[in-house]
Amino acid sequence: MTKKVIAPAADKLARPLAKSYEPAAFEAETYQFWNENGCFEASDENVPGQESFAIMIPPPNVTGVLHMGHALTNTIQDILTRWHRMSGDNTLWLPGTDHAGIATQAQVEKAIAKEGKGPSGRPLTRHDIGREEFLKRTWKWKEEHGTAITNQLKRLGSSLDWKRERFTMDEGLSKAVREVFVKLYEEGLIYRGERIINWCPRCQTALSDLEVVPTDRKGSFWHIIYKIVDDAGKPVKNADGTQAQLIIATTRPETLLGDTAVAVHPEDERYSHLHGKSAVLPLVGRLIPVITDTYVDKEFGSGALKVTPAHDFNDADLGKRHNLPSISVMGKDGKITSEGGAYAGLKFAEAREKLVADLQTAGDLVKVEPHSHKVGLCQRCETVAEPILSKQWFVKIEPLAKPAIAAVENGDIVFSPKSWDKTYFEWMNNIRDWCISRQLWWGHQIPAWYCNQCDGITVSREEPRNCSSCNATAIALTRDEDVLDTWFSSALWPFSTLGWPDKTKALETFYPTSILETGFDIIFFWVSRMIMMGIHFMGDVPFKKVYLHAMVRDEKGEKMSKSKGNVIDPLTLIDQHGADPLRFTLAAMAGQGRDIKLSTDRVEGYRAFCNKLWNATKFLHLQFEEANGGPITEPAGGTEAWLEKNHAKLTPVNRWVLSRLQTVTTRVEKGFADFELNESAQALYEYSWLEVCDWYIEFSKLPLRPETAKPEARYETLITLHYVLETLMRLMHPIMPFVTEELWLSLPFKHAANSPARVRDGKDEVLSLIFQKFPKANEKLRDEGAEKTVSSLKSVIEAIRNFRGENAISPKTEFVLKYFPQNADAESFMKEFTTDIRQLARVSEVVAFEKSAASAGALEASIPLVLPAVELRIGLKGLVNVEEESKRLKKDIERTESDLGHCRGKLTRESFIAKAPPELIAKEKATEAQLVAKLAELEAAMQRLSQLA
RNA sequence: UGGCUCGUAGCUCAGUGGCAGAGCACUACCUUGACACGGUAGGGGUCCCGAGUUCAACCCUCGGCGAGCCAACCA
Repeated sequence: MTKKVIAPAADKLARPLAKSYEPAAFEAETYQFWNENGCFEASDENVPGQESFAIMIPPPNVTGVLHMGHALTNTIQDILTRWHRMSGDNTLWLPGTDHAGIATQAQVEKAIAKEGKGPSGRPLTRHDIGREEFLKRTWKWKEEHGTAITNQLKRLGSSLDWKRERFTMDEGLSKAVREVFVKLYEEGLIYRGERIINWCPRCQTALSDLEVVPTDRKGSFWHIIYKIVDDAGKPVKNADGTQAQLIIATTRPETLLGDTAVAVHPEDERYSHLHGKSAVLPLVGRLIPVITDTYVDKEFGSGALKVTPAHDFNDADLGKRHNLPSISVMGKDGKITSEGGAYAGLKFAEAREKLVADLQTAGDLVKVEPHSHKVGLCQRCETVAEPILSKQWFVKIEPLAKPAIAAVENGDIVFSPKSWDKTYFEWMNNIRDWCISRQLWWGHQIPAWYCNQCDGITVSREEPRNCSSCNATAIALTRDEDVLDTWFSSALWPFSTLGWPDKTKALETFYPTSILETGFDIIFFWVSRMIMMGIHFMGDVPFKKVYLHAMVRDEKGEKMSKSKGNVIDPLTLIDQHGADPLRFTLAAMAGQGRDIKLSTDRVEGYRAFCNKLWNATKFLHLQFEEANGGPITEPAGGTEAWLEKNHAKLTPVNRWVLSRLQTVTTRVEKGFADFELNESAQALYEYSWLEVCDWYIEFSKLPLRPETAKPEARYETLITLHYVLETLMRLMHPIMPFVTEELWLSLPFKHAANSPARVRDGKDEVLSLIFQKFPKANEKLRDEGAEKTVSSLKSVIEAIRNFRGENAISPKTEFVLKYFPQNADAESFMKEFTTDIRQLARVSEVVAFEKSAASAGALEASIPLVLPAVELRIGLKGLVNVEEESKRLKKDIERTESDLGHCRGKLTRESFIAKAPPELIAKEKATEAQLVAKLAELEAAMQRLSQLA
């Protein structure tokens, strides 16, 4: 049987590399090629022995646009995904979007409002067109706008398995939601009850505690008199005979209408004579008890507190403890209810104004102070959210929270950075019941029906035929109008997306998922709820690791927001510089536990890096032929095997670059494994640019240059360069998939590949970097000796360049380099690398000299080196004036003296000699000797110079 | 009021118990046969402050100071 190879179009493969890195020319077509050929697809079953690796995308809002936070999280997830895929795992990264209840509904409502005016004369609202029509419109909106964000993810290069794309309101997920709701209801973990909840008067819906953002607001502090009376309604006197009263300060005077008690601290001696008495509610005249509770802070204000159980969370707790009635005076419509007496029907703000004026008139207002305090705003529309008593659906959270806490405590789930588990525990240990009903239309409608015959509630997976209490027919049943909190469906994401409640193979293969990567701002909203639901319904954690990335901020460290106008748009950056530079930037900055201050300079820098890689590859292409002009053929068994076999015969420079590559490979892999992507990025950057481009390619020009090349050295060098670049492309591919693919495809030696799961599924091989094996360090190619040798070689060249630079000698001016080797090793070293030194240091000749013969009379610069042990000499005549050279020498002497001083400082300290490890002492002693020798030579040189001057 | 981060070159950030690093910016020189999105050389630091541990601290411990985030809040 012949297996087909899927390859990019022939004309693409034949195309020579462009002059420079131009990402716009290939990113889109590359992505399309991968996607069309199923390169992102996971298999439902592992091959025997194969591991599965799964990440569920944190579903972005379906109406959203890609922002830098998305770019970061998806870059990180794609890096991990591509790395695991290349490592042979059955890798699933599952895409999808969230219906985002309030956000999406608001968008559509805005669109409707623009369409015209309703019967009332005001802009059209959803109520004007009705629920059914509204939902139809919203679905249409979703179809039209919902692909924007997914298309943007594609531009980033995200290797998501699009065939498995899900939407939190698609059929399967809706089924999962109903299943969970009904089960929890049957288990008594979902209940309907009248509770105080946060209400947004503008959105006209209940909000969970998390959806309310406490915000500093300037307000006033009204001090109001509450007179005290006894059971008979007679005024209570103080010890001094004056009328007893409590002065109570409030920031929300309109809630006074709903007061059902005043509270003091039981041990507050000022008020002990008032215990058990009553207070007269100003303006209203209602008698309310004076209660005692340790919740009251004696030190704050007057030490007395008014209690409004219907409109304040703390007061609700107080009310419950003391069996106080709750009077709802603030209505859902933003107006005072009929309980508000004379104030009924007024808007909250109007009521406040009138009430304050009336208090003033009645003489019950002592003073008004300016006061700044926190007000809860609706997360979505920034309207002041009011605590209101209301009938809603809740999840009884404690039984779900307990095992979820335990899972993190016992290490089944690990947070990274670790410090976040404290935040998690803090929240989970103080968790309140979760209000899950929302008075919206866009979302999962609650599967509960109310019976008009018996008031019973029927909760059912399907449309019920009869009331579950009185068996009345469906006609008697009315479905709850409300929908569920968006986060309710997101909480099921790790398993609902895999087909639950059906028992699917995908579920078996990929649950629990491997990693959850997300922002720390949704630990409570999402992470904790997935853990609770996962454990409860799957009997196992939804993921083993939680990676929390930093927040992307602007270069000043401020949160990016549209209102501040400081948003850096990832798509603009991709247009300008390509997806890869942006990805590399994000990876390089993905250090843990801090903010990421994104600067476009950095992105530009990594674009230059891409261009550097591009040109390094171009260099290979320009050179890639035999010395006689014939084509280079791939060694049988591949380049790596060939290099291994011929390792001993390779030049030191080739052995050096191969050895360094192994170190880099280890570093990159460790960075990926430890979730320190910045480590991987840095290792790749440094090796590619500072070692391969700056040094190796420069060295390699000698054996490649026709006039200096030997055929064997030429071949060996080209094979090495090919191997180095090919390996680098594989190492870099997870971070920069596009440019590496483009360059890899251009390489002469490449082979189609396939992942194990695809082999099993009988799929064709693909000529692409995406399925190539991620490199493993090859110990046989490590060579410490070569590393030392090349390090010495670099020292010699740098010393000469430094001499040239310090003395401002033009690069065009060549001169003779003389050297005196201190030992035989140094001598053979200098002989071996004469040509390299000549070439890279731009000297005309490299010759040995005998120290005795190097007449003291010569006007020469002296550059003593430690490793290699040689003294370099450069004739100064016609090159530099003596003054300049003595300046350079003086600087070198000073530096050497300082180093020596430092070294001797250590060695003369008795405690150091006594306690430091012997190896270190020996090393310091050796350094001292070297520095002494170097200094002597430098001083001798200075002496010669001054004599001759 | 707690909890968590962070403080290193002008800027953005790496980093290690043993003589402080990168990119950008800056200065000088160079269009050398992959690359000016480039090369070579150079300047630039009390590693926030103070104690302690250690032979040795930028790194570990404690205490300050400063910045940010999260949670709870005084009604």
